[in-house]
Amino acid sequence: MNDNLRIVIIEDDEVLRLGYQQLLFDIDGFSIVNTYASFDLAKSQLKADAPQVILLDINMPGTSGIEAIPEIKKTLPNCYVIILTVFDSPEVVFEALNMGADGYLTKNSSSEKIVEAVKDVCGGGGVMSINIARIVMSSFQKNLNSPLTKRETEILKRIAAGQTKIQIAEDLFIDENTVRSHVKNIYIKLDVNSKSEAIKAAKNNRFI
Amino acid sequence: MNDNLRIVIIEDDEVLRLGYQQLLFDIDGFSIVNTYASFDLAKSQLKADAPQVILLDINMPGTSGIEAIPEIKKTLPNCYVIILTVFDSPEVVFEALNMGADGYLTKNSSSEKIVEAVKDVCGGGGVMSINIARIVMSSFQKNLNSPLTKRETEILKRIAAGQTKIQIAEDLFIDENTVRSHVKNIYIKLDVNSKSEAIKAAKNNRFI
DNA sequence: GCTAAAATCACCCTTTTGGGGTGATAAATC
DNA sequence: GATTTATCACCCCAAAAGGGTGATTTTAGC
Repeated sequence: MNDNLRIVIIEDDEVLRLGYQQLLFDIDGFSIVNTYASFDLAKSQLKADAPQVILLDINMPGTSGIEAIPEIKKTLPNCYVIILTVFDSPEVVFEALNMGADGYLTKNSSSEKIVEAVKDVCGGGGVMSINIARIVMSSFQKNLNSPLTKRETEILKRIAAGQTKIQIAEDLFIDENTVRSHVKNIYIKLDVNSKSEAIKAAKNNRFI
Repeated sequence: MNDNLRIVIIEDDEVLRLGYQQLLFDIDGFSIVNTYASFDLAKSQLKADAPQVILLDINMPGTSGIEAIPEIKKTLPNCYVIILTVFDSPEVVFEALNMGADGYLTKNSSSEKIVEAVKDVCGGGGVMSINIARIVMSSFQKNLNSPLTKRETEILKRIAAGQTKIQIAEDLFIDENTVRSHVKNIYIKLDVNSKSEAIKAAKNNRFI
């Protein structure tokens, strides 16, 4: 028994799995307690392994990495999960972050970056590689070419927040008819004819 | 005239301004075309300076860095803006990213990180330092102690997307009454009695 | 295997909201 | 000076929301 950082690797590609293992094995203070080819294989062992950090692939046979995250967190509430994957579509990244991943690295990350990430994450930090940061950031960037005016955008935001026209009118100190009028214009501009379509269109195009 | 990367620094603290200038001045391929103590001072010169990258402080006398971003983007649509600041509240980060910032670094970033960031951002990417990533990521973390069941969460998500109960029922292949029933339970659990309150409560607590 | 929670569906009821149509006016912006 | 934006008024009706009550069937936890 020592004070080494207990690490588990879950990755279906054997070459990568061995590669990561070797990489981290050489690091002072790290202990690779186990490696698995899938979460389904790891599942029953995790409690005994008691890792402090898990390196997790997304794309695996059986339970996906995304689905695995909440299960891991349930079993080991204090374990940090770092996603290591080639896939980096915005949806997957957000799903992973939503599920509680503590870090997100792409597989082209350098050895030093991975080691650094493991250390950082235990310091209570989040880590993400540059292309992931790019994805996250671009998702925040509003579309600057929105056809909607400021007022229309404001109103659509509130509609998306579930407010009724009356509530919106009260909040903005304008008449309900004014809101109604704005909504009509929004629908025309977005070429839709219902609330849900408008919200969808606006979110897809980052108008709100 | 050479092919160097044209950089402008806008930072009110003289020591930091000179520090950054010196740091980047020594880098091969970088040209510091100008430095300013505020955006208001820089404003009229920017077009002539024609920088490809601007290092921008948030907290400045006069126009804030946040307000400056859209103005910069308007004047120089192809110029990358990297925020360099000590302040890193989530609101400020989101505001900056929303305004179109291409990068966000905190001032404790190492020299190498800053240089790396300037290079990376010109590769079309976003850059953010680790503590910013942390903030961004934590804002994505769902509350794992949600009182809502999976189904309820699914339905509340769809309500927040503006779907009606009927649409939700169709999408989930269940009866409208079932949706209604779930909604009632959601309202009870969240202690609300309307759609907008439910969405608000759920978003505040990151249940969805 | 038992029990509690979750998910499913069926009715009742009334009020609110949504969306379509038409038109007008002041203010801001270009 | 013309266009856009923001404001408000009135018509209509179908759709949706929300409240109440109760029941059945899976699922999941112990």
